[in-house]
Amino acid sequence: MNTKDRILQAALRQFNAIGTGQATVRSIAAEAGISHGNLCYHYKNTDELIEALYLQLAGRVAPYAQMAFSEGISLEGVFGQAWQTFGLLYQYRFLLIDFVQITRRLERMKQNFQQLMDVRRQQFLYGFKQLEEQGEMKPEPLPGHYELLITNLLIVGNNWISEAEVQFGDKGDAVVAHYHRAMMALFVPYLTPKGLRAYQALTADDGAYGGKADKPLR
Amino acid sequence: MNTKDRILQAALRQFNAIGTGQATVRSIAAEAGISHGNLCYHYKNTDELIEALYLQLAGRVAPYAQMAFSEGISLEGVFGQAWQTFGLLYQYRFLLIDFVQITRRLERMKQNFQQLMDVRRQQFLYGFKQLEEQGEMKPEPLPGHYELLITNLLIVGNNWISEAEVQFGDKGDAVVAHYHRAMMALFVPYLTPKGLRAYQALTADDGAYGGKADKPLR
DNA sequence: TTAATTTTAGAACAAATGTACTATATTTGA
DNA sequence: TCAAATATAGTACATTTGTTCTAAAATTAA
Repeated sequence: MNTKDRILQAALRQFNAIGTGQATVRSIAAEAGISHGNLCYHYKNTDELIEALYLQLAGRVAPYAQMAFSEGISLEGVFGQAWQTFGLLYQYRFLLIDFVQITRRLERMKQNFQQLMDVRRQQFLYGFKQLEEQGEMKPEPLPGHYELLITNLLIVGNNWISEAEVQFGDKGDAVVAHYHRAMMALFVPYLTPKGLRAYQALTADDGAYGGKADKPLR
Repeated sequence: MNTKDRILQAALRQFNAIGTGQATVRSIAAEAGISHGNLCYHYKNTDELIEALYLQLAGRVAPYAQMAFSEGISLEGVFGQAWQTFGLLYQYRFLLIDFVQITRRLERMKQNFQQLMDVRRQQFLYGFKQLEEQGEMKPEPLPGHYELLITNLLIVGNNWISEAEVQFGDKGDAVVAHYHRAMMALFVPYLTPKGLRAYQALTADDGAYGGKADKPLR
């Protein structure tokens, strides 16, 4: 593997373990097994590493984000897309945990993210419409209600990892399953009987996303 | 005002403005108009300042937390308690924004917070039962569903400020109203017709928590 | 009043860190 | 093959920061 990749890998491990504020060019270079002079030759400073990893993650999430709310999406599709995305986000969890601090310095990342959230909002709205047409989701109970629901979905989607870090520490897959299950539950009261049957099948003990989520985490 | 209080005030302002990672004993002392030697005489380091402010916040939130889910609570009571708490959290927003980084160093705070979340969870469950008895809330649609809902409520309650910081920056009251409105909407699909009427009265343009939330924030 | 205590400012120092620079070593391409 | 380029290790330096120490100033209490 080439040096740039080894650096990124070491940076990712260390950012996740101790946060972007504690990791330095020297500590990351040590983890990668190279000199810090060499690291700075490839990446001027830690901010460049953060940005590179952000772009890496964005590139890996994009396919799922596209797929998620394409035409004819079903509740099962939403589950699957969220599951894949949750897994990826967890691999790059330092980005979500340190996001505010990072975007205070990297204005470009902040604006990129704001645009991304606007797109997500549209995708959610469109996805809801699709699910309604599939007969899995009901129309919104009050005017403008789905806008508010989406606000909550975005908060949960962006911050479950911070919550997990404080509540459970570094428990890997079990944590991902736990919060995926929780977020998906936000759909329940808006589902039609048909949608609810799909939900119950997916979350059943022998379903694709059931059972394993409920082991005690602490 | 005595020196200790002036220090805490300066620290709070600076933590909120630039984060706990950027503020130093020297910068805070400068903001308070004293020497850093003097600051260290009162508080050994920034961690002691963080802990002092955390305790200050905990003391100010406690009354609302108690009141929130006492016997015979109504939806209106829930709205009011959340409103008060949201306002207080916003004043100490650095704590929520930097919480993961902080608790990595201050194990005691982390454990205190974990216990607090356990209590909150019980309070929510009890509160739901109260609202059901008042005839404002329906029983859970699926077994264990309210546990999952509470997980989401806690994530939103603890992280709306981080989301606000990235999305809107420092917009004060308007931001608080915006996210309060969003979080309260999570109750909607579980409300009885009676509960829904209460909700609509509270969020009406001329209601206690209506209107003002919907000015554009960006 | 005056001695003890508390508070304050500032200096001093070591450790850490970002940044730049230098000198080899390695790889590439003609 | 061999010159040009790229990559690497290590050094050097200025800054920042936490921490400790000293001495002066202010306050307190007898």
